[in-house]
Amino acid sequence: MDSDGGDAKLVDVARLAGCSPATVSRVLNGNPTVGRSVRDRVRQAAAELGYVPNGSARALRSTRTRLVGAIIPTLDHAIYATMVDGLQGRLAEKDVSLIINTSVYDLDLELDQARLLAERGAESIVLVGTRHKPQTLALLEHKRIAYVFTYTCAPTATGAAIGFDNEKAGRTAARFLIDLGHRRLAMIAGITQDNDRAEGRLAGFRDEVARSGLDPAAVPVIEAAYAFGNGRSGMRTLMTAAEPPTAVFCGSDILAAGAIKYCQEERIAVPGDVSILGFDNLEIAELTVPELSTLEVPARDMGRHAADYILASPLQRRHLRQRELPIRLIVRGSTGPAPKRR
Amino acid sequence: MDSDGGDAKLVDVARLAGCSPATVSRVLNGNPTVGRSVRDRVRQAAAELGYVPNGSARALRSTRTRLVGAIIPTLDHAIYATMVDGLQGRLAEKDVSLIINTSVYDLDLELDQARLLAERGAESIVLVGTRHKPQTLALLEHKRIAYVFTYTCAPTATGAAIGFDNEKAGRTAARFLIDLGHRRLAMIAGITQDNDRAEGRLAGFRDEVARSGLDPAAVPVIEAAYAFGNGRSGMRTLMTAAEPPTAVFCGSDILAAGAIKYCQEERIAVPGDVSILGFDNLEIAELTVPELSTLEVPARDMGRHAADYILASPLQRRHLRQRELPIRLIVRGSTGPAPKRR
DNA sequence: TTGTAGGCGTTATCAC
DNA sequence: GTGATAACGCCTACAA
Repeated sequence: MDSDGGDAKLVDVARLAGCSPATVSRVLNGNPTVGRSVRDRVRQAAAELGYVPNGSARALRSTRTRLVGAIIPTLDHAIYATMVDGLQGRLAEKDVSLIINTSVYDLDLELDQARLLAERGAESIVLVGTRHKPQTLALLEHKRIAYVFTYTCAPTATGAAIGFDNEKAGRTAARFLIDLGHRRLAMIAGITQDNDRAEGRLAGFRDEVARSGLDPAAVPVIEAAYAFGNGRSGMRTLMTAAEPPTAVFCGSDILAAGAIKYCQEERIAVPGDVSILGFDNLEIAELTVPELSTLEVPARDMGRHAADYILASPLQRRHLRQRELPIRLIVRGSTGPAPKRR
Repeated sequence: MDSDGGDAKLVDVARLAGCSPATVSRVLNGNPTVGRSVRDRVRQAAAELGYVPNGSARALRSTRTRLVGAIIPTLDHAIYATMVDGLQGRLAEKDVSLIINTSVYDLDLELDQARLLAERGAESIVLVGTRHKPQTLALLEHKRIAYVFTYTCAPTATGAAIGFDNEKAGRTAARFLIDLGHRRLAMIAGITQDNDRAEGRLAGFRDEVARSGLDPAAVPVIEAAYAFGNGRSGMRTLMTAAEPPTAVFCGSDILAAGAIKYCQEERIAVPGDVSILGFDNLEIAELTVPELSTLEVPARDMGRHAADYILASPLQRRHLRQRELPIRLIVRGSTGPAPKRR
């Protein structure tokens, strides 16, 4: 708190407390073998000098950085932002800092970022999905950095996975719509290239369609980046076709909201003429008119569980390596029985 | 790339390349005084060993960490997530890493986080708003860590500020509604305690009301955390009062969306019976029915400009220290002329 | 153009 | 219980 120099170091604290640097270090690290009176003097001295430990030096010497990295596609999508919020919150409780990087769905960029995180000494890294450059994972293995996949539940030999089964989710969506009597289905999916989550949902959806005796090839699929406007234009494409669908599954609530918007503008009744099913259960799902039926993704929980895995001891980790969180179907107003054939 | 040991160090690279550690260091740091052939050999050797520099050692020796911190209230609100996305994106271009912390609007927690960031060696810190514990700023000054306020444009003696004028925004909102003929105004504001942004908007709103000859004390104000449900319940409180307002300014689009939802449920016409004005211009502003009139906050730009400030040289910084970004009024369907008095 | 040597601030391993 | 002392991996004068 003084206005002296810039930064006091361990030695300065030692000098002021009248003891050796080693002892100061011990006090600061909670080593219980230090006498009460010395400990108090050290604490006092540290406070007086406004001493702040030098993390770099500490990390260099102890090889523990208490630093974790996360590489996510973007923070501009609530589903990732919320996951990170949960992750960071849990890590912060243990004084572990989180460096975050956005890859914009670019796997090459992701590799660069992983390298930088390795350089910074990240002890664990949180990744999204299973699809990554082999070199990225090789790097992490090589540097013995623990990694966790989220939004998926298929771990690799050395990595962990905390999330849900995207294929199963896709199947659940199809099943739900088919059970409502729909036969002309369609999907507005995310971009599936380099994105195993979007791909999984689509695959599961098609799979269940086929299992029901329908022709998956006859299911129109539009791929588009997760943006409101894309949901709207995607829906236009679908609904202006010769045989418009009676039910549309969207790979994200954002797309679904755009789809609903289009219907509203065109006075297409939802769910009277067409049912719309979303994915994520974002806050916006309650904002649309009608409210959006959707599949709930446990974003925050994924972040928290990922943090738990990271904070766990190597032994505990074995049990936490794979975790499939439930996805819930939430039925609101945007889905209903298939309209009677005209 | 080899399966050897764990991590090669500078010396190992030097040995393999047949030169001294100093030369390797020079190559890695882009020092041009190294001969082409040696440089190539070093690069080759580094790649072969899968060498990754140790950031801690580097930071310790050079006192440059290339680390920046950000402390924001939460990532669960798009307005902050987007700002951080912009900030991170710009910093990453220069290989600067961002550690993020969420304070949940708690200034004590913020101080702890600032301390941890100082320990980690953050060279700059991005904060939200002007209201902070004196100790927080004292710490940053003491450790000579540059800091930037966002969402405000009033810098301190040594800090920078990049954002907009919340009071002016509040005045703009009031002016707009009054000009539409409204006389019975109300506001659903964010929690103003420890939040200068929410407070500023409210103060500006009241100020303009008074300036127009209306009684600011007669303007009902409800404070609530930024959540959809709070907008709804706040609106209920306002509209079930003896003299319901004909125009409501909400401190965030989230609150406004909830307010619109309430009206829709109660068949209160928007803007026929009551106009609703939001704040932020989130994506959801286009989702409500009717679409939301709102004040646009340049979230992403704030992040980017903050990054520019941080990346600038001390000289350039002088010119970037204060930056007031424009807030735009976006008129959509949720606002209209005041209804005729019955 | 390249090599040598010392130290950045801390912690771990010894002694006492 | 506490104090010397030697690294941790890298950068940077300075020397050659």
